Amino acid sequence: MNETQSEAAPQKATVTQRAIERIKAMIAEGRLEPGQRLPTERDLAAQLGMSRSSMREAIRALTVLGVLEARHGSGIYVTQLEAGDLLETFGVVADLSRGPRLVELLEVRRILESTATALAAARITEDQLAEVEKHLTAMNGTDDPEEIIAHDLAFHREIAAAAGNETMAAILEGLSSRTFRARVWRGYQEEGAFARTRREHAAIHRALLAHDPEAARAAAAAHVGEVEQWLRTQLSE
Amino acid sequence: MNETQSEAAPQKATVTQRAIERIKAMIAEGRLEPGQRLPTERDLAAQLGMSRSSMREAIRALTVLGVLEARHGSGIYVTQLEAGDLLETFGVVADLSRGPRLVELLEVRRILESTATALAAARITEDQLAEVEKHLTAMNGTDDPEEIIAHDLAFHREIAAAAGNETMAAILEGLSSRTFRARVWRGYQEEGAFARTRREHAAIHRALLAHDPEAARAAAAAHVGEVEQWLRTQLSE
DNA sequence: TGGACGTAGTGGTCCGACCACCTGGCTGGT
DNA sequence: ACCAGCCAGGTGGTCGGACCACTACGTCCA
Repeated sequence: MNETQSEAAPQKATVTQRAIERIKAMIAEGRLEPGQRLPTERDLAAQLGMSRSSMREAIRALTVLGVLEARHGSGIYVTQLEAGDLLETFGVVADLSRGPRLVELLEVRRILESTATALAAARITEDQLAEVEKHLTAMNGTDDPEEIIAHDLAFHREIAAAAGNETMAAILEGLSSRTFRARVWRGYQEEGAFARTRREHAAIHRALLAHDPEAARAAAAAHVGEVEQWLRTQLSE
Repeated sequence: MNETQSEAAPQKATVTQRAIERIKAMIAEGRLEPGQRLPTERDLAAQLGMSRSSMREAIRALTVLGVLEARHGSGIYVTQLEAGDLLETFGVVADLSRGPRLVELLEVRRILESTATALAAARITEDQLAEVEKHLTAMNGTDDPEEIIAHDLAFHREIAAAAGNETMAAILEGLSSRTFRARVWRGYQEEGAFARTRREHAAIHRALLAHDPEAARAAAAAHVGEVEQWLRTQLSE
């Protein structure tokens, strides 16, 4: 339709790449709202003058990025574009990182997690606090490593949610993806670090209960910092 | 080849999704090293028992995620899997976010940027400091908004690099993507905020020069916080 | 010896067909 | 008049094949 004001470099090498940019632009400009349904693959391909195959690759890419959602038999829709949708790919980074980068990721997590926990201490409600405690006791009441990790994840997730910044919570979620944590914890727990983890979690909970942001920040930073230091020494061997 | 130990839930709905998981797994398990070349699309499709079309969609998705790199006429290669490669998609989040989420993103940036600047104050070398100063003076010596934004970006990028955490630098890079910053600054600068920005940048530079982490942290937090507050009031209207 | 050429092989694009699934309307009964 | 069930059209998902654009590398000629 409006091919008038084409950008400086519209020829993004491949046809598919161009399609990705075009669709992204439509969303950025507000021509496509969250939740809205797109034309069919066949129509979209025709509109941009390309084959359905190339258009499908573009759609698939945007689907993986969490921008679009394809429902078999129904159509293609724009996601709600919430932090969780778009930052899901963040988990891929954690899963594929190793060595020194794992330490860097933990460093980022330490910074964000300590701040999030501090914010949570100031803002957390009674209901949210109860939820946190639920996972805390559940974590201490089992020996199954899988279950412990699951409750540990939920423990920190509830805290991040209570901080009131969905974007931050989504990033932390990615930095704590299941496979990422499982890899690190395998060795960490072998050194009898479980008792220490319990103490650290208790300290965090205490700070939340007292609505003490500074104590919460310190406790969370120490908690993540412990794992970080352990991993650092592991790598230097 | 080894179809023996198939995972618990290998049927990820679509064939393409399965291919994505398989390739990701190969990399995570170390069967594919960074920089290594993959089999051809045709061979890969045959190995996983699917059509080339479906395999291409999987490859395209991983390409967009920064995990793979396709070179026309040559082959498909695993990227170096560095922070910059994988976190490039982070910019998409910033570009497609608006309203309250923009404030959340700035909040995350404030937290990370202040810490990064503090780290930089402690670690920055003479050469890096000279580079920072170069962009600082260049920024103050022009009236072209485009150029100002470019040097502002470079200013913060150099600082993030001096902090010594590539992952953090890559995230901050995404949080400061060109389009993101351009959108916010358009209105911000109209209110004569340029003089204030200059002062804040000077304060950051002074802290770096003095190798004073705490001063650097405060200056950076205030700098980002100003924009954050401005955006917050904009939204409440 | 070295550069130009050519060729085999790779990713990029397109097409057409068919399958799997969802949706909404129609049909038939109550 | 109502509702349950069926059914057909439309949609995304998959497939196979063909051709193009480009690269890499070996070959041949000057």
